[in-house]
Amino acid sequence: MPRARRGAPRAVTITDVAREAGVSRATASRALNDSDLVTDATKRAVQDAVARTGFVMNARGRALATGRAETVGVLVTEPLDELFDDPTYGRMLRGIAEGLTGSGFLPVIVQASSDSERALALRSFSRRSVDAVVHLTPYRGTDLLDLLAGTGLPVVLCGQLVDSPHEGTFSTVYSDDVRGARLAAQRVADDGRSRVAAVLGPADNPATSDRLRGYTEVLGDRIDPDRVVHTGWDAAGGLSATARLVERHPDVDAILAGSDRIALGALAALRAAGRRVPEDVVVVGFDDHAIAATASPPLTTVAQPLVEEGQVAARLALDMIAGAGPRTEVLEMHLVERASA
Amino acid sequence: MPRARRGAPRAVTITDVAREAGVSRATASRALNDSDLVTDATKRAVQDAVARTGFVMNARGRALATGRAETVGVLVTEPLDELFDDPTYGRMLRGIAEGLTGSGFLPVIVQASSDSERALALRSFSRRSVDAVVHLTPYRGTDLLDLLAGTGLPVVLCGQLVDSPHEGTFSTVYSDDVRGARLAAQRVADDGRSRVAAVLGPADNPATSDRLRGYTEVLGDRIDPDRVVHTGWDAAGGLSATARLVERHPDVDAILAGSDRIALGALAALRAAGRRVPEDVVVVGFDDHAIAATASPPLTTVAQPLVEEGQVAARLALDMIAGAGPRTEVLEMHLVERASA
DNA sequence: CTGTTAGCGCCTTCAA
DNA sequence: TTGAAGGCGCTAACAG
Repeated sequence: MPRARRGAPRAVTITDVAREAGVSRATASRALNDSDLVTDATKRAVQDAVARTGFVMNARGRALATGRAETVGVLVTEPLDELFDDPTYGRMLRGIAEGLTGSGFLPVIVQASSDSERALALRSFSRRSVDAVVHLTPYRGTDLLDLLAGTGLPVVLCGQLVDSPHEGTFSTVYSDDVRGARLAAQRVADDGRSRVAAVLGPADNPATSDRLRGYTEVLGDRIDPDRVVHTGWDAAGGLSATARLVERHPDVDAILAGSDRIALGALAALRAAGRRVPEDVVVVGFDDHAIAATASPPLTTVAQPLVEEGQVAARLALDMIAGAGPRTEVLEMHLVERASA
Repeated sequence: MPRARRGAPRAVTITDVAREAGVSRATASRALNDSDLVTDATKRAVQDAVARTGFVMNARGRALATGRAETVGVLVTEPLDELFDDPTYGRMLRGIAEGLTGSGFLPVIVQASSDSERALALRSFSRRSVDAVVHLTPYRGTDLLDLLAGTGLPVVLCGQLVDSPHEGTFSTVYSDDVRGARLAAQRVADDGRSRVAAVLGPADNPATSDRLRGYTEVLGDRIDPDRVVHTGWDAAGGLSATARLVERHPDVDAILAGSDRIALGALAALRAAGRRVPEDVVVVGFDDHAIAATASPPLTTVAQPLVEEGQVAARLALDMIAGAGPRTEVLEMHLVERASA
């Protein structure tokens, strides 16, 4: 069986190291894993043998023997163009990487935007190529969640689902939109504003309804249902929606935006309508997107602890790998105060 | 050895399937891999057994036996959160995924921005967790390339390196910046412009010098060295550089921009200076970024075949896995004509 | 503390 | 066309 081709000269295995060090394979293995059943002298001997032979542990053999791949799959269902487009995911990924450091587990990003990619990803998971899955975008495609459950792997969801299905199956981490919205509303209330409008994202989005709930909890009838409008998440939506709003309700003195991009559009519309921010109208965004800091005026906004969310997701995954049951962790948002409110 | 915990009831293995189907494990294995040494009847029997038992192939056992993980690592050294507003990588990744479909190999993205992440990624590669590596951003960190070479894995570089080190070791795929630049220059020349300026990216970037070379090859002395300026890749750089340029050289009638974002800045500067595009000054961008189509006027620009680059990278990786030697593939850019030139 | 022995789950010669 | 046997590289239970 001439497997080796093109001068790949049969890899050095632990057997070679053991022979070179004059110990058994078991001892070599123990030394390599820094077991305290092994003399320091022996460990050194094995290390020397490793250096001399150029041995590198083979992950496949190890995975088979231990029953662990020592990887955590990070499932991304958004098209990657958007992943790279939206710093949200980047920051969560950083958190995941940070949360995994020192554990010996490697985060492995698996893209699954198309159906075929999704099938491949799931097959790979079912085959136990990873030890756990962190699902970054669990909103879309609830059938995917069922399929994930079917793999029997530990799964961590990043984001709150409407009525928490799979509650006892998956771990979940999310930031509390309701409480975040309360922070925004409180800021506006403290400022003495009483003719508040909300320009929100799509109505069918769970984050949208949570945010609206938070607003109304704090503001009561200072926020008029007539002045609650829905639009797309982006600046264009915020612009047109706000333009219509100020036309219909010229006395509006505060705008709570469903996202920072919406808020940017709102700022533009207010400027066009001759309103000063924050003197005439205060604006509070949501997300603490990079554009919030450079907006003019700089945007007061509600920040999600995205990096921390990633860290917590990593920890939840590791805990489940270690045998712990599923858990739900809720993180707090906080208000970032800038000039717009 | 009570490995199973929390009701994980010992996974179904090929042995179970074989027993259930009344064949040997060898036959079951052959049937599962659709070998033509197996009767259709037997295959069906095995398939039935699979369905009844719920068997899923274990990737670790298979990887150990075959010597393949059936994954291709995609190395990303840019911090993911700095990549926003750069869809380049997303499109290449899509190409890689497409190029891998049907091969049975799964692309696995490994982020390695920090040093520690890099070390982890390399360790994972050395341990043969993947069968090949596609390096998306080989410009930064040449030492990384040496380390990659050290793994002995097939490696594909996406992008041209200055004087092609590792030429006989790595495969490479890139688009020809020089020829792409010639296309842009030719467009300007065909338009009869003869007082051409170039607003390029950073001078130390290889793409920058290649593009400048292409421009001058075509335009000769119609492009004045005094009118070749360097700035950052973004719109702000393009704006200020172009503003200074038109002030010093009011007769400029064409601007070749080093990127679309630079071009956008140039458009703004020209507008501010009261120049009409394309009547007074034509502008040609580079990259065919999404913003090029929506610019005003829409931007004529040079497009890299990014998706195709990814596809080719995937093919190169698969070929090397199959034993082929390293190869270099150069793709052609093309001109996307819009209103700005 | 170390060696022996027996797998982990799958594939692949070699015989039949 | 199938089965038996051995091995991929590593770890873990059990003696010593």
